[in-house]
Amino acid sequence: MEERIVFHVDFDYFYAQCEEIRDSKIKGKCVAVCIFSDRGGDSGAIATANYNARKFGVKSGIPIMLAKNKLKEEDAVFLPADFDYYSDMSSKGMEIIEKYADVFEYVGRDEAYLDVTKKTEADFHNAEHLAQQLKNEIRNNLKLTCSVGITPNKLLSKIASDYKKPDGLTTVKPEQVEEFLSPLKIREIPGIGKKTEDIFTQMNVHTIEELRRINIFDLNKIFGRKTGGYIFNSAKGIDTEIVKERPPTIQFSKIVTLKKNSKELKFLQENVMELCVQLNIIAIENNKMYRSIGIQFVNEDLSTKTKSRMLKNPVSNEDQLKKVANQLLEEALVEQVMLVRRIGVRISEFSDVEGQSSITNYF
DNA sequence: CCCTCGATCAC
DNA sequence: CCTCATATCGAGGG
Repeated sequence: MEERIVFHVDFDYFYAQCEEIRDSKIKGKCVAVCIFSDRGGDSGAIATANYNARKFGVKSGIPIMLAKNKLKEEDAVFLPADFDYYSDMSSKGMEIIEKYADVFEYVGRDEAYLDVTKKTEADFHNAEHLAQQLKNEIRNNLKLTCSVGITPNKLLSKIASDYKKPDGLTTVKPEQVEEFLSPLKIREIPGIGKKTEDIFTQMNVHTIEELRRINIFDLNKIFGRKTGGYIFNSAKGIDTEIVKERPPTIQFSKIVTLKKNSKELKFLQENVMELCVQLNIIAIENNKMYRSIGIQFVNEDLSTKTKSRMLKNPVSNEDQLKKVANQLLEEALVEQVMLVRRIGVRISEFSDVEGQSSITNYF
């Protein structure tokens, strides 16, 4: 049997909505959830904003300073992100959602895919009913609203859940796929971001209908075989990816914004060492050994430099991590001309630690 | 085939 | 004015 019914469930303006739920007094105001960097003051970025704030151009990713400026005339609150609280809300929500699925795929704190083909007997009418029940249960239990896309695949459901927000429910049946996609901006396709959009703008391609007219050879030439094929199929609403449990994470990383821009070895070392400590703890908590270690610079101008090294054998050891990270740091600094704004460390190429006790004890 | 690195996306 | 974390792709060099 070919035909599937897939949900994409997306909690609306999630972090900001969580804050509204915690303190209903701020509902009706502009709410911006902030990630403050270690620089102090208002250095940092907006994680999420509610719809009141979005009306004034405040959205995720923009600098906090800029957001404050945009909202200076408004009744606005700027709250520090409280990820523990959001994770807790997320767990409670996911626990409810999961029950509605034949197959459940957790994507992130605020989104999930559900294959509901069996549950709905592949009937879209049944599916809409099921989705409404899901939304009701989430709202009644958590006071949380979400938007749902109901379509034959993950790609379309992701686009559909975004189509009407907040508190939306959008169904696209197989025979409606073309008319649904045609007028949409290409940016609506997940994976098409700013850069890709710019390229298409130069080619005078703005809507998905226009995108559909580009042949696959040209797409492959511009974007490579994989991405070209992905864009080509996406324009037609074709996506064969199945809903399945996510495989475990394959890398961990930590990055900080430095107190001051610098390229001084000693100062950068101190920061890298601290990141190593934290990362190794994460590795141990997850029972992982790692074989690849990398560092990352984000320069003054926000350009990025990475340097990584594969080890002979996997390790899970703080001193080893520090030693290699430090080597990489020294090597990277040799050719470094710009000052560094942010610095990060990454571990990957995991293997599982067997047994109860940490293997580090044996070295 | 394996490794390194930059780029892109998007949370 | 610019957070933080992860995944993926493609190029280039062994």
